Amino acid sequence: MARTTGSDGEKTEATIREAAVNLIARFGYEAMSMRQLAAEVGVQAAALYRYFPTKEELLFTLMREHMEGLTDAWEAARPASADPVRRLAAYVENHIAFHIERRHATHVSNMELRSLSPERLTQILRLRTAYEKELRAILRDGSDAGVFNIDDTGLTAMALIQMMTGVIVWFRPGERLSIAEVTATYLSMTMRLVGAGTAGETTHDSARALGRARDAAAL
Amino acid sequence: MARTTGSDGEKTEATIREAAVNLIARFGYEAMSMRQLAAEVGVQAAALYRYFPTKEELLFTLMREHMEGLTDAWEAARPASADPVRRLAAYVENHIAFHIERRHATHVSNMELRSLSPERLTQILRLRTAYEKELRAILRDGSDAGVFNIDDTGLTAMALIQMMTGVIVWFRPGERLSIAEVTATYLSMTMRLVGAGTAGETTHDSARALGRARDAAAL
DNA sequence: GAATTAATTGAACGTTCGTTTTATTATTGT
DNA sequence: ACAATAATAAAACGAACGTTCAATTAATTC
Repeated sequence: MARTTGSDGEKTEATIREAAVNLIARFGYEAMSMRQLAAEVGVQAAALYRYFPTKEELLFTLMREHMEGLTDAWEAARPASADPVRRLAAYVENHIAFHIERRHATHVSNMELRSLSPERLTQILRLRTAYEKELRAILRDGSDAGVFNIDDTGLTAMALIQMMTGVIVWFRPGERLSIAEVTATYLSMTMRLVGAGTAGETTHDSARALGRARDAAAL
Repeated sequence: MARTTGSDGEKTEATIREAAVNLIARFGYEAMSMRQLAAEVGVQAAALYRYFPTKEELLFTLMREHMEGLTDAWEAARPASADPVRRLAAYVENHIAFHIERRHATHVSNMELRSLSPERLTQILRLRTAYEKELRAILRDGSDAGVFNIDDTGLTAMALIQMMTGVIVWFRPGERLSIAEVTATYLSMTMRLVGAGTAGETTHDSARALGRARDAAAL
């Protein structure tokens, strides 16, 4: 046999991407074989090489598009307001929503960096650093303006990102908590962590968000 | 050749453990070959099998001993006091100190769980869950006693653990911050996160810790 | 409907993997 | 010194790996 009836390059490539993200997230990049991936797609291993020249290039493509997606999502969600509290809230909400919705891809992008060649690793880390820089800027602005109370901006940014991204480790959709509830609670924890609770407005905002979350969960 | 002059089983096993932790942390379990490990130890691959029956058993041993070490460290550090603030402070300090000192082993225990067989995975997760349960109990006690202000105990515990363990991702000994400074800052962030800042005692304690840290860093 | 292009198969290549077996040498106990 | 044992080397095993190549068929173009 050769070309199969109904075969379509675009569809096959999309299927490969999807299957690869799931398999790598579950078994790891090194543990996933090209034959295993091909079987999941419903194709012979050789067919994969029509779409991705090497296994590592496939991994890199998945990672790069995930990171670009994260940056794009933040640029779309970034508020026009200069208020650090509003900006931080938007950052947290966008970060958690994006990562929960793409748990598998996030797992891949975070855990398989060591399988990239040095040049490709640099590219991915550049994207990641640029994204984290946004958070540091928000924290610095808020700290300078006196609305945040932060010991160390860089350290706090790392702590917040680790805390938020950690959601994907334990969160399972449809279990005890809804996405909105998780987001509201993380927002509240974030605001307390950066010392933004004293003004009153923040507490008000996060309480409102929690209220909305509980309402949404009750539907 | 066969047995080499000066060869000693105990020393060889210790060398294997140490080299394995470093190699797995750097390249990943699947990517590290038994030949690569043997070369690092200065021995032939077959010699490894005198100490560990399979590659997976080696991984499991490293993980189990790391988790048992964490539990033991906490039992030694756990304060007699029933005060939730003191207990939480001890938990944070022990957790961060332990993880920073064993960055590579922590990396292995956190990232290579999927390479374990189901039974061995269950064993490791049991140890981990027992350790995390301690934190949840502290948060619950503090919440019940009214000294903490927490939305969701389970969620807060996961957030704190992710935040603290995340230190190993970016911390490099001898760089900008000392271990004591990092610990002090994380302690302060933790107390604010759980809403323990209002009483005054906590602020006082973390300020003292920060002072000690700054002093230590100045040496 | 013939020519061209797109998509895939099946088989094979050389390499590396975890592991086993057997032989050989150093050390220890008597 | 001599037996017993501990520690390693050297070579080999079959299996699986990523990847390539030639052949083959479906879809598209003219």
